[in-house]
Amino acid sequence: MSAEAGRTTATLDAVARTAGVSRATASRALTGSPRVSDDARERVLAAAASLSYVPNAAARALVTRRSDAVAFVVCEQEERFFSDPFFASVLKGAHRVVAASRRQLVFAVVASEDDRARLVRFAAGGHVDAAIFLSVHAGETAPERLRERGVPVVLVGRPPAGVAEDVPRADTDNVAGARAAAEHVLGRGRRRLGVITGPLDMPSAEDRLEGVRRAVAAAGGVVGAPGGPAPAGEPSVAVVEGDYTTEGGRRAAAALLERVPGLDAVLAQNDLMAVGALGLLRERGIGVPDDVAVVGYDDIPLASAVGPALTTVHQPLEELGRESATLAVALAVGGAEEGRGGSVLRPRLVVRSSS
Amino acid sequence: MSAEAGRTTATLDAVARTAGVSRATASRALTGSPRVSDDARERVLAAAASLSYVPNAAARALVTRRSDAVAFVVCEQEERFFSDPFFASVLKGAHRVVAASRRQLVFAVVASEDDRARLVRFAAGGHVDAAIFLSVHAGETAPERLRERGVPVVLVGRPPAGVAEDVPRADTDNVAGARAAAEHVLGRGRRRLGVITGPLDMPSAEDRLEGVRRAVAAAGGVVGAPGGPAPAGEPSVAVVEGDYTTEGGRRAAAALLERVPGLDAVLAQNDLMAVGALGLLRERGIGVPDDVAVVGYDDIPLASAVGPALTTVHQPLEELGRESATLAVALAVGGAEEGRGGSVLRPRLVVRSSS
DNA sequence: TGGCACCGTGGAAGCGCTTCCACGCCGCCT
DNA sequence: AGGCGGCGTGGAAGCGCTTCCACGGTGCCA
Repeated sequence: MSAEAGRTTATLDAVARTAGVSRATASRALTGSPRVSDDARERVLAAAASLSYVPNAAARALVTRRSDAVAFVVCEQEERFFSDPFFASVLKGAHRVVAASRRQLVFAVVASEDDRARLVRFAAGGHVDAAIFLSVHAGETAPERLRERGVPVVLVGRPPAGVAEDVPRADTDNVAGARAAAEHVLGRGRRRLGVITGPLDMPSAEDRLEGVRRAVAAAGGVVGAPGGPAPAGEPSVAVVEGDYTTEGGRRAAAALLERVPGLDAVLAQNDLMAVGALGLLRERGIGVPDDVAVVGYDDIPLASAVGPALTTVHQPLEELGRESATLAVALAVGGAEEGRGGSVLRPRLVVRSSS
Repeated sequence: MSAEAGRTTATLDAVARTAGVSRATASRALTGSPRVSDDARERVLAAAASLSYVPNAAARALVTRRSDAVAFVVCEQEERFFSDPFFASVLKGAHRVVAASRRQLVFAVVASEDDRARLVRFAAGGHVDAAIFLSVHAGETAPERLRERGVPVVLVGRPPAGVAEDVPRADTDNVAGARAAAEHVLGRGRRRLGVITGPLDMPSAEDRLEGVRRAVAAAGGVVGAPGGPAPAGEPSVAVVEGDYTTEGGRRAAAALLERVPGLDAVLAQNDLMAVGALGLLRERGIGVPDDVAVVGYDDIPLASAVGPALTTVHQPLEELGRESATLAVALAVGGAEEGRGGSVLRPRLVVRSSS
């Protein structure tokens, strides 16, 4: 605003004049259109360089209706985003792909209604060409609000209640992963299982629980009958809802110990909670894996670093990020066309010493 | 593009027509100008709501020359960004402040020349109103390129060679922090110190090294004379350049052991390297702190979790983020006006069991 | 009661860019 | 040798918004 505002950035018009061509030709030369003579193109590029011309993004976006940016949205408290390496890994994969497509990755956290409104405004206002959503809880409205306004949306994970089923997504097979974990401990003779779930308004938590149920049912067991003495040899499962944090894992493990006499296996739905459980068990002098086996989920770096190294379900997190970003970029290019549904990656059990 | 493109998002014109006023009045009502009658304002807001109107960001930005977004730029390999909690903490603080100002935080990693070009284009093109730079190495050109084009820039940390001295910044007193660490080990009778620095093209590394030098000089010691037998009782310091990664810390620790007979203290310039050193010392059967004291820097969460809990220099990382974002927001509002220079926060030595 | 100030409003300009369209030129085919 | 197609180019429109400016209406003061 002040008088010094000066240093007016070069405009396309200035470039055109310097190069001795019309604005139309200059524009074509700069956007790489083939309908320009080599001569004109060269002069324009030279002029642009000499003026350190940077096109005005707003003006361009106004007419092209594209911004060449992709949003990466985490619907979670900042706290969780920054403490769970899960997000960093996915973000890393996504960033690679988005950068490779010469687009800018715009990162956003949606933790409050305020954040949500701001994000919708920002994204639907045309600042991004597509949005990738992570950690979507039931009832989250942002993805639908964006879709309504024509912004392509990609989910990491299965859509929860309140989000349309047909949203393109990148996912891993959570049922299979959790089932493998449960079968693993059952196979080692464990019979009194305790599951620490994630927030049950998240599909990942639901699905992982379902995986355990199937494994136990297949082994002739009972789910949700923690108290009563199950017939000898028949597996039983108790379920406690956690919140995907270390501290939540501690608390849940304490609850399980209290409720399940003879508890001999803890299946945590992510590694952070498993680490919390590990800590509590150590404090109580309970041996892992001698007394209780502990299995995590995700295979974050911490998993292989902790006390007894954690048996866990490895997820290809970076690939998940790459996959989702690839979808998002495709949608950004093609408008909200059919999004080929996305893909489902396979998790893999990694057995270490905690089980 | 396809036929279905339809669902044209509502424009200001549509809102104005629905409300029965002119576009000018509608605009004023929506931007909160006082020069609108209550009646008109209400009708416009109602119309906007009923049409789920979201202003076109590009059009608005084109005329206001503001985007209401702030960039957070980390000049570092993705790898480092995601593995060092340092960045997460600063980002967290910055995000808070930016969100509170009703702006969007745009996150970017600049690891290659390509990334740099893209960022400059993106930011100078008007997608952001200000940019916060972290981990700026000597010779980094992006901040200056943005400043030249009128985009306000804030640095976290002191500007390295190649970046103007007068860039507003948020910083901590690295000299004082490192000096405190060195005085601490000297005070406990350690005499043969080894310093593992960060990349020496970064001011933080330079300054921390300087802090150690001052402490040692004050104690009558010699710097950089590792080999020869120093006079008994006179402290000496050997310096090995690290890279702020755990693995780099391991390697540097090995180098120090080799070069410095009687090494009895390792001062690592960040916690990640200190953890690497800790690991190597353990492997070699060298006792910490009995044989060698180890001190880190940053006080990331890991520092208090590792083997012998790490003595380290606590930095107010979130505050650093908040501070830098506050500056950036102020600049975004005021144009590239004088940036009150920023502030220098005080680090604090935290003594744990590794020293 | 006439004039003035002020307030709310609408018309219109224009931000910087892309792209449609029309135009002139050259070279080729018939 | 005349006409036609195609290519490179420039003029001009217009993306959706904010804001300057001018204007009519009202209420107040003299």
